[in-house]
Amino acid sequence: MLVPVEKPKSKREGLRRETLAIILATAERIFADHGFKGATMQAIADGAHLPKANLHYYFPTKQDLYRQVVERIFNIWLDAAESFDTQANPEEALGTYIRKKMEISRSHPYGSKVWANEVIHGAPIIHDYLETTLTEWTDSRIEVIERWETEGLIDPVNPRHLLYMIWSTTQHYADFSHQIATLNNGVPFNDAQWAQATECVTNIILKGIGVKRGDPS
Amino acid sequence: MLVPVEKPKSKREGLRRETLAIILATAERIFADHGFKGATMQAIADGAHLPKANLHYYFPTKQDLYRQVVERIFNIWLDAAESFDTQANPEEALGTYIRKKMEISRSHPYGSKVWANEVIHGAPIIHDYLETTLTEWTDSRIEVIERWETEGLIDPVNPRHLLYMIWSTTQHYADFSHQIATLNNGVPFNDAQWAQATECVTNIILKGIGVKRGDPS
DNA sequence: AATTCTTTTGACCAATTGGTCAGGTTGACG
DNA sequence: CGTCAACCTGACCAATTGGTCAAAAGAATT
Repeated sequence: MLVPVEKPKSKREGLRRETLAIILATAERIFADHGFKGATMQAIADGAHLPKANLHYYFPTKQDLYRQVVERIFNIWLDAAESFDTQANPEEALGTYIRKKMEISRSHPYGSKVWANEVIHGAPIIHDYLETTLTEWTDSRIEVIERWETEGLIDPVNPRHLLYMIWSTTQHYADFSHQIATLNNGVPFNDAQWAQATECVTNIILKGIGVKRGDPS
Repeated sequence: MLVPVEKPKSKREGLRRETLAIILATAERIFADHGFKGATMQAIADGAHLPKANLHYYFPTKQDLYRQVVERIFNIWLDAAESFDTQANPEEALGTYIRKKMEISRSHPYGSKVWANEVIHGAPIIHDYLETTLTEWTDSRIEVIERWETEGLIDPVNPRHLLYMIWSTTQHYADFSHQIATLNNGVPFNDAQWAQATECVTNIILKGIGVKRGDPS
């Protein structure tokens, strides 16, 4: 899913990629902080240290830019679930998936917020993604979970709700980071707190679905 | 917290309340669907069947209106936790709280979305609420949870993360309803599906923190 | 060096939108 | 009925903003 980075084959090409990367990173932050309508092309241009007209040269419309920001976090999330395919037992597969989702919440909080925003508003711009890619992705993971159930490796639970719980719980630490920081004496989580949150979430969910754990140390 | 409704003492008073209620309900929906910036006073006025100037008579600024919408869902949530005070054992207290939060996600999806939106964007307008009311509320519930821990009624878990898990999981069904409906063949949950979601969420969380359950039927 | 293609930029425009205001209407009350 | 305050409304305005354009500057290629 994630395209490997290739070497730029000219000075132009290199500069172009750099500019695109700066624009996308800036746009992600601004869209996250202000929403689609609240974000202005001028603010994104300023954040990326470009004239607005130049920004429009790279992304003709605001929607084009927005869509690429949303697609990026979406693909990162999809890739995070490879443990479903590479790990046989639910403890490793789900545990790895949850931990990876928590890492993404920490490393890509803006992307997560943009996605949340988009879905909250009824996914007007990326609705097709939900109907195609996300639906297929979800169905395939559900099959894996159902297999674990029939093998007695986890309790019988509706796999959809298990996925929703993992998504909501992990993304909450990104999307509601402001609220969480406020309840944390006004400061964001430090390394230890992130580690504890990850462990806590993983433990409760795995125990909650009756995963047979290998090493309960 | 929720003020009991009193009888209107005149025709004017009655009409006024009705108008206010219609405006607030409409605004909640429009803010949820389009965000603060994306929602227009014109759209809210149209939805409430009022001229825009009349809307400004009741709510001088967009922010005034928005703030009241956010305060409403906030107070509804705070009230949902009374089971912490009235129920002694964690199974009843937490179970009732989770079920009530799920009910609210179903009955007030727009309010939940507006709140999510606000917090995602850094709570620019209701930040004071987080620092005062929410902080106090959270601290007092944490005390209760810690008591359960010392009494051995639940596993030792960081109470904050337990609360975050309850909040995120229950509100997810409101905030991400569009995504959930899309993954449900494009239709919203029916009664049975809501019941199953509620049961599933309650079971996983309670089991996940090792609640000693009275009747595991 | 000449030519061509890509990139950069300031100035500009049309549409949207939160909010205002003056004047009109309606209910309450003595 | 008359008076006053509350309520309603069309017209209007200033500010913002997504997007355009023509012209200049810079890189690549011959």
